[in-house]
Amino acid sequence: MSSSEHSDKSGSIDTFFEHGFEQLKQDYPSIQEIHAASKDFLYRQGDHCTYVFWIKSGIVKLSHLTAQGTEITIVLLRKGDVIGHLQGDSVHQEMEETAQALGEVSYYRLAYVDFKALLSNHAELAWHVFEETYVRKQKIERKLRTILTQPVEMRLAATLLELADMFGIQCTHGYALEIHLTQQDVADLIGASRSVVSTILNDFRNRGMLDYTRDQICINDAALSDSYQTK
Amino acid sequence: MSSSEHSDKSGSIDTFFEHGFEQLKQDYPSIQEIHAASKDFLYRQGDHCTYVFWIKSGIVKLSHLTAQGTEITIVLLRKGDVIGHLQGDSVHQEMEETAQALGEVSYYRLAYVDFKALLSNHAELAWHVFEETYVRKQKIERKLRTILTQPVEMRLAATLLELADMFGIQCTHGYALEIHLTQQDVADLIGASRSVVSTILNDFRNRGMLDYTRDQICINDAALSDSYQTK
DNA sequence: TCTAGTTTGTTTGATAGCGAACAGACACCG
DNA sequence: CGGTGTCTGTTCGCTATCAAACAAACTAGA
Repeated sequence: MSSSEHSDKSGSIDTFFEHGFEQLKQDYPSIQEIHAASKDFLYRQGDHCTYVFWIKSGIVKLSHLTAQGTEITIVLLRKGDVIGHLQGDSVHQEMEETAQALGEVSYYRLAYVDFKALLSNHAELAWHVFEETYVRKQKIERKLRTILTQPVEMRLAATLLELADMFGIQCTHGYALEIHLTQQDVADLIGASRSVVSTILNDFRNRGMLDYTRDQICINDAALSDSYQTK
Repeated sequence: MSSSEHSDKSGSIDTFFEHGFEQLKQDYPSIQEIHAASKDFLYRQGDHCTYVFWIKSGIVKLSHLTAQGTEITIVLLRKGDVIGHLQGDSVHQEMEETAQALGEVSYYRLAYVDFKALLSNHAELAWHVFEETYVRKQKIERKLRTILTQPVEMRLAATLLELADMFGIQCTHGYALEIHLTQQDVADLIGASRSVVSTILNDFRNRGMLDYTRDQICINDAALSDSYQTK
């Protein structure tokens, strides 16, 4: 896997919005393009949010805070991903997660009704959203599997490789992540405690599989994937 | 939650197939109604399956076998659920899970192309499938959360309640499950070892929260949910 | 420059849960 | 019937992981 620059999965769909935006605004008045600063929330856990969000650029973190106060990062999202209130039938229920901008983010936001209308008028778009949701489901299933079977060390390695693939920019000895993640963030992402992550990261560093400062992680993906084959 | 008889979520959609079936067969020749005996496989992990499956009746287990030989049950599915090859663009890849009939099952099976055509001709249907997928995604996220935060005891209680809601039939002191699940099955379902499940089940039994023989589980949901509130 | 806040590195018990093991039940089949 | 295979109940040692704690390193504001 991996190899390429950021794989541009969304294909021609993202241009869909940009081109006909004025027209769209006519047909679906609730649609807006919004710009969010780093750490802004698109919505929060517990909100009665009735919007649908379509990420245009940047990275969004989907996370959940449990009753015991532990935070779990469900997934990191980027351009082309769709979140928000996607399910209409059951009454307006509370959002289960928080969506927060990680760095600058811009996105389109529209009301659920308009979203539904939009999709029924544009089959290709609907299909795209459907597949996107499906892929995300698969991804979470995979995450569940690794958490249940792999030890933290493995999970960390796998996650780092995935991050490098999604958000890495080529640099001297591999891929540098364009997101700022603290060790705590990483821990939340793989479902482990900060302390273990810290020690393992150090271990990886000593073994030359990556390098990092407090605000950047650089992954030598060749070396790392050599030692931790996921497949 | 819970309370009602098996909640019939699929609404009017299931009649969609039964009524116009001959017509459907004309338009989408690959469609077939198939009956599976208990333990039959709809497809297996690793298959290059290109069909889509629409469960008509019965219960289907989606599971994954890891490299280390541990089995994980992703989810139990029933009437109205859709599985199989749902994602077209990327080349024909291997299925990540195994779908197995738990008891008698009947389902509709159709080729991916026909499935796609069917959905683009029937917006309501497409919408239904979309929401279904979305709900399943949410469900798995919830499962992930519980696994990361709740101890086995909790997870077991929660899962049993959920099972009672989905597959339980009213009986003397609560809900009797209409599926035969061994302790190992239950363990796979909640991601725990058989031994712990066994002891905890006994504990629950002693505390009068359920009862079971080797081929039936009967859940006193009132008592159980009193002690283990999920919400 | 000083100080308060954040992030990292590392140690220290404590423990939940695993895996292996084995005996007793029960179920099915010839 | 008796035998063979599956399922349950329970025990026991082992270890991965966590939570708490604290010092060192760094950051940023005032």
